[in-house]
Amino acid sequence: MERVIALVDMDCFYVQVEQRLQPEYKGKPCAVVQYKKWKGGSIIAVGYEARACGVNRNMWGDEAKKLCPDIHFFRVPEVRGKADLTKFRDAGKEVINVLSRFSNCVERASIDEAYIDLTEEVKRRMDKRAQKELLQNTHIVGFDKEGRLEGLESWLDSVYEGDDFNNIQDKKLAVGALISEEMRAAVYEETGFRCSAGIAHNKMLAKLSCGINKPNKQTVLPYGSVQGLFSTLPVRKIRNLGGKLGESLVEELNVEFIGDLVKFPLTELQNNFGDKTGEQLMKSQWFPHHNEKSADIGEYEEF
DNA sequence: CATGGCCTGGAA
DNA sequence: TTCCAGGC
Ligand SMILES: Nc1ccn([C@H]2C[C@H](O)[C@@H](COP(=O)(O)OP(=O)(O)OP(=O)(O)O)O2)c(=O)n1
Ligand SMILES: [Mg+2]
Ligand SMILES: [Mg+2]
Repeated sequence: MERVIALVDMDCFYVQVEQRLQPEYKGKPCAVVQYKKWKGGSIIAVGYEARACGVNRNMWGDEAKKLCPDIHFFRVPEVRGKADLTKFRDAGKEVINVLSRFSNCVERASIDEAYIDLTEEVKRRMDKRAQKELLQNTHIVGFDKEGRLEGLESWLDSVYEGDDFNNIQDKKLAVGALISEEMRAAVYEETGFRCSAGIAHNKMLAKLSCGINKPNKQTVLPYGSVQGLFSTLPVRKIRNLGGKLGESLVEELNVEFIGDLVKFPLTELQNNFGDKTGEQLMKSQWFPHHNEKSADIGEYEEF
């Protein structure tokens, strides 16, 4: 009996926080910088209009200005020479407060994202079919080749066709997506911030799918689409494999994609990367920190 | 100085 | 407890 987990991540969060304070900059290319003296300051967040010009984090303010002459920089306030992030933290709490109404199991994962265990709420709402009209911002991994709506329709139709185990799990995701649309609408209504979400059966997959359609969209990752996705997904895209460990996996095992890991027996993974790490790799249990207040600790088989 | 500041989890 | 890896 699979859980339904949503990961909500705010879009260009610090930029949105500043734009809410100064709405005249909404819709314009913006970035947030700290310390203006050296090369125009370092950029820590970039709005989507500025990303379209090629501006990214890890760029100096002066470089960004070359790519995007109209860009507006919001400056992080400094207190005794240090950047003061208080207003962003407070804004993050506002979002958590809204999300907390939708589940008693919400896990703050960073300043701008949280995992929400929707399993219980989904159970209560399984009697109603998820309608595509209520999933206007939802994409389904593996079903969007001919367009978002076409894919959504054909997925919903096939999911509600039968009642075997996989159909039932997918129905849970569909209902989870419905709740997630409501959650994201509530966040926007009550805070003015836009966000994206991923809906899947565990935290790692929810986090992964959230990033597939950004900004202001949400993405469902059914189990049936995981193999296809993993078969071309670079190892470093999985949370916690973005650094040296991921690099060493690629080199020592001569693999490129996360799906290639299924070929290796547990003992080989453990010999190369240690007992604990090998086991985590095997189970793909690369969940971020899970704390006590979260029931979101669990295994899932395969992969 | 030249991303920086800050957070969490696991190993040492 | 401190240090390092990984991440926002
Ligand atoms: N190296 C980093 C990464 C992020 N942040 C801050 C600024 C971001 O606004 C916020 C959230 O980080 P995200 O990775 O979620 O990025 P954004 O929210 O800015 O953009 P996206 O729309 O891609 O989520 O954390 C930071 O200070 N330093
Ligand atoms: Mg974000
Ligand atoms: Mg984030």
